[in-house]
Amino acid sequence: MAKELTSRSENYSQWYNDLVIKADMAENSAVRGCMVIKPYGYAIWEKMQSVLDRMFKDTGHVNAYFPLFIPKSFFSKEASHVEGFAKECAVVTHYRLMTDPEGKGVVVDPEARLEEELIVRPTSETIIWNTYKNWIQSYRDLPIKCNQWANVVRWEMRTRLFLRTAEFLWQEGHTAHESAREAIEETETMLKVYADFAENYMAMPVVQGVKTANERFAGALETYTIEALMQDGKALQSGTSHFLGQNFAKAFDVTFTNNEGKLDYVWATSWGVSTRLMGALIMAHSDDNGLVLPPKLAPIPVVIVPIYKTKEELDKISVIAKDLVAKFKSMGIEAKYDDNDKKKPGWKFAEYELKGVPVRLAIGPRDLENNNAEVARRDTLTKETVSLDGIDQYVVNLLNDIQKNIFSKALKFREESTTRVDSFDEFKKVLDEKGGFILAHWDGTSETEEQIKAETKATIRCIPLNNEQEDGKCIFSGKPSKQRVLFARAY
RNA sequence: CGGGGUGUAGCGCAGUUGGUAGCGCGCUACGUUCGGGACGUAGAGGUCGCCCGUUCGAAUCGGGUCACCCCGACCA
Repeated sequence: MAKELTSRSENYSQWYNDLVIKADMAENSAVRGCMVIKPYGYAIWEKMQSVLDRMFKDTGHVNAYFPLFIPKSFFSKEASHVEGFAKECAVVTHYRLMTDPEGKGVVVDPEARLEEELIVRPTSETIIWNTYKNWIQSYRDLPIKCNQWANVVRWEMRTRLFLRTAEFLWQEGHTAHESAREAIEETETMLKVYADFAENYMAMPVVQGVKTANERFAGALETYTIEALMQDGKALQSGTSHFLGQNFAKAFDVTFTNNEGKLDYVWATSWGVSTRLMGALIMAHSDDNGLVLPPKLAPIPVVIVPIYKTKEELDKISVIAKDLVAKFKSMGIEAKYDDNDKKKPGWKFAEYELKGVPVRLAIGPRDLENNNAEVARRDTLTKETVSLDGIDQYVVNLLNDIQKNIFSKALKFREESTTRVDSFDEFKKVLDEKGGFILAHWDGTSETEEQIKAETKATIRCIPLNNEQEDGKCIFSGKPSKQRVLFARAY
């Protein structure tokens, strides 16, 4: 009997301890704050990766790979960037070990000290711009639109499974442009790509917007973000796209000759999403029975479970099941036929629910007689009996329905969890009693934002794009305001 | 780095006033089962995180140390 699962009521660790680890997604590693992603969890990441990679290519990007190690001196070139990252870097100081002359084991060879320390990349702006310097001379060399799939390390004081691990997998796009306008366009395009991915693949509604100065990426002029709401009422920054201006070009002296023959600094963007998206996916949709995966990202969209007593029954079912698997395959759906003899049907049902498999077909003796299958859907946990004739098309339609249903469920939840408030008392009350997003007026100053954060732990998640303009008064200072911004307590 | 908590079988946990370790799940074998995580019988599995101390005797008491988790500061 599975341990009773708790979900949206508790804190995030409950989600992971009860749902994720049991669902074979990840477990703690031997290394501080790092994460082991087991095969099933990694299969989800691979799905995400392949969709995103396609989207990047469709928007004119190419993949490249840059070094893991960054010379320390690179970091001192962009002042605000180093301030943002210096406190959380892993530093390589030596390149050799030796047997301990004093005893057992190995020690760092003091003779093998590096002349210049190497930083394990926390993000790759510096090493990439150091490289771009050599790639760019003329406006004819622009734009450069590279993406890198890589791991990065940030030595956070406190880590959280999936949401903030010391090492994480991500993609980082780095582009170079001849004009500010073109770079801003790129920044916005990539934000749209992320929003599209979140909503149409992850089935997770997001608010697109720009960050306030306080929350901006270290070294950026503008940070765009997609913000999602988790079922426990906390917000999660799920992807960011930065307009870097000419900051990195100036820091790394990357200039080009424009078509008027004049020298100018290159304009830059960077954008990234990480394995944090897996955390978002889990916390946005899971229920007390385990994961709920959107069909478009489920490693196993359809599973077929045979129910039988005898070898003869199994053989008959297998013929039908294998035929179905082939039919699904021809329609682009990877169905799994689980004829594992060592597990019983009830066990399999529970297991695939835990793993979030969207559609489960069960075929038993009863179905053999009537030419049926039992079709169960994960999102609603409902079952019905369907004729085997045309079941392939039925399942295709069902998968589409599930994809849509998961999204609308999450959207409905977000709408119900978004509150407009006009006073600070109300603001605090909603935060404590209801959680979720809060739309409120803000006077636009960092001081107010910081004080609200200090008193309530809520931050401005973003200023939504195409935000409705409306006269009002800042809930904290009472000063005039032109628009409401999006507040929430966040991960 | 501050505050709190936990380290005992693969996992989750119990362990009384100190007396030499147990439960559930899982695992192995056999049988009956198989349409919602089956049941019976018989088994296997632990230097009680590590070190030092107190004691005739320590999972239990004292000191230290390490690791992990939670709450803060920091952050994708």
